[in-house]
Amino acid sequence: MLDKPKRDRRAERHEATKAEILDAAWAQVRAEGLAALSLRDLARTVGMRAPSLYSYFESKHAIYDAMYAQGTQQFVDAQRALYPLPDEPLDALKAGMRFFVEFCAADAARYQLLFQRTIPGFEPSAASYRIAEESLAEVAELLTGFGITDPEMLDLFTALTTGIADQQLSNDPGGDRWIRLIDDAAEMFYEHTTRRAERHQLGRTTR
Amino acid sequence: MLDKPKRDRRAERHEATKAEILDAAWAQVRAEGLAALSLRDLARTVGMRAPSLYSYFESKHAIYDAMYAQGTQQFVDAQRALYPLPDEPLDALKAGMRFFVEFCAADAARYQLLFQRTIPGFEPSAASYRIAEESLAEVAELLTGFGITDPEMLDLFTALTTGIADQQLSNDPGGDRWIRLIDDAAEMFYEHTTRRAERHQLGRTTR
DNA sequence: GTCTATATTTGGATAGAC
DNA sequence: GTCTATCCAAATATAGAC
Repeated sequence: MLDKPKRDRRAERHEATKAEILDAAWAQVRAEGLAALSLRDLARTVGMRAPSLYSYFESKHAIYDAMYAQGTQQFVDAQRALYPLPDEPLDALKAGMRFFVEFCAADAARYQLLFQRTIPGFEPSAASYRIAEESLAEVAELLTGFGITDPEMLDLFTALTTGIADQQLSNDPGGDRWIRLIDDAAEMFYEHTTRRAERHQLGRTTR
Repeated sequence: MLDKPKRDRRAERHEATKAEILDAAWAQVRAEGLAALSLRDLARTVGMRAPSLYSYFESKHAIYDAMYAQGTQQFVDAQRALYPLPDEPLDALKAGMRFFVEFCAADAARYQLLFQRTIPGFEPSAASYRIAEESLAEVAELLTGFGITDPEMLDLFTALTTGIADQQLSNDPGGDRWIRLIDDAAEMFYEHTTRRAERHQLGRTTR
């Protein structure tokens, strides 16, 4: 029988190289645009020729998919760092919005890959997509915890939040022109939903 | 002296062919994605070979630029059709939001070209860009007419509106899941800004 | 104005030697 | 695992005949 070592040094090295390739890929899309990822250039950056990349990823889409998985993982991790949330619902809402907008604003290429899907023909693998879905479901739970249960209000909230992120990225990249509006936007939304809920409550009791 | 005809039939035909090419280009980007415009395919569609396109447009970017100009013109025209606006500010606000969201939702490729700029290396020509800027300035005037003069409120309004358009296009293309929220969103924004203005008014008089 | 022919570049991907 | 060599396809663009 062969002695099986506890660590597979070859596998470790393989994973390390994959990570290195992905790092270089992120750098390239940040510099040249998400759609401008080129296997030739990518290989050169990490000191290889293009065909060697195929020892690590079976296709260009597989690289995008791995990047997508990394991005969603970063989202999940950053989201976890949000807790514990402030007790005050409004403060928690502000924190949630701020988290999302700043996460988006921090990396335009990542935002495009995760939330905009402008790569022709790219669909994240089912496994990657599921993680992203679960993570967004957590946002819904967050709102539910504040008594915001109306699905339309959830849609309104996502529209408001992505709108701020989108305008920040499109019209003031690197700045804070829309980030500064987050607290005000959260107050606007919160007041609206609570008023709405009261109205509905009232409508029910008077009937 | 040569007799100069009043109409230049050759020029007319040239413009007609240009228009035909642009129509085919729109069809192609709607079907395949904005970035997937191919001169070969485009030429085939209009019954030419690729090099013949260069008699009408000096480059691929020139085609994108002409499309950009058409898109902004469509925006301006549609905007003009909005008038006269309802007297009631809230109703006018709703009409303005609805106009913008529906204009965006009507054509994802156009939205991407005009407002998202995902074509690597493409910048609209100065002339085209100026038209777009003027048109958006009109939106600002619209709000100013309602007493919404705070530039931050204008930014909040654009964020809310583009957010609705973006979510509609990203998550329910062809549907109306976010379009249905427009009136509610306008009310939310309107109440927020009027309350805010009152507060500021109050703060000034009590000082 | 349109064509053929071609230049040139670039892209992703594969075969097979080492 | 990495390389060279190559394939294949597609892209934009130009030259020059007709």
